[in-house]
Amino acid sequence: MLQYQSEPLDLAFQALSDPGRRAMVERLSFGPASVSELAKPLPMTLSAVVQHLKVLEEAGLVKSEKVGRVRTCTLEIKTMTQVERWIAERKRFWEQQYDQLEAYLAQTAAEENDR
Amino acid sequence: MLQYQSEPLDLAFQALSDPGRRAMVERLSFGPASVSELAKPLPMTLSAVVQHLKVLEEAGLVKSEKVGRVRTCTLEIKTMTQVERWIAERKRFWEQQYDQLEAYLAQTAAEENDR
DNA sequence: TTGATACTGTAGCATTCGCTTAAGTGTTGG
DNA sequence: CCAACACTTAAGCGAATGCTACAGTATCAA
Repeated sequence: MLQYQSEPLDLAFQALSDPGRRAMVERLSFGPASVSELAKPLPMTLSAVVQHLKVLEEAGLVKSEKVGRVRTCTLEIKTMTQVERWIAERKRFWEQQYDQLEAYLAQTAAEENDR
Repeated sequence: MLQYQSEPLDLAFQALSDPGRRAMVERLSFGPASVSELAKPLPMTLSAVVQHLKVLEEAGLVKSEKVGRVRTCTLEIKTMTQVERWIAERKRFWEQQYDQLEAYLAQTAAEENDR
């Protein structure tokens, strides 16, 4: 199916849904790394890692630059933060519900005492 | 390829990568809803919505219970929190890097002043 | 210059995804 | 009872995904 416009969050969540790609992000959260450094712990060919890297770059989660024959990758904090913010925003509302539940329980308890 | 065990985060991120499913989660963050209530704003058949719901349930993001002919869905806060926590954990490390950069710049500026 | 290194790019393939259509099942209001 | 309602289930299809294998290209070290 043809995708008209993939919103940033679609791409970011999709990119983070693969354990290999999350492993790469975890590694990059400690600092920049080369492609083969990212590939070393992963049970797949270098080719596959490069393809995962492309997914991460297109999602805006990683940037990379080639110097000589080495491509150095770094985490794009801005996009990671946007993902975090989407969840935090939902949290704001479900916590509000929780507060209402708490208030209701407190109210019920108070009425219980009145009798 | 056969997947041996899909870790919870795989399923959660994968489930959240679809804009329709995120819309459903957004709706549920305000409180419980029936299947057709979730379907109403979405440009797809009820059948498709039910399939999306199944993905969300298998990811542990939503729970639902059927009473009479109505299935009522609620958000599973625990799983949402786990996703948030994974990002927060990465953040802990990239922010550490940022602190180091700040310290370095402060150091450089100090040396600049010394000359 | 030559061999190793560090990728890069493409073709192919099995699987999964997101959707629709179509044909159900179980509830409920009148 | 029976029609409307709220799903439920399965088949099928085109597109996307995650790999591997294989054949490059560019850089560096000796």
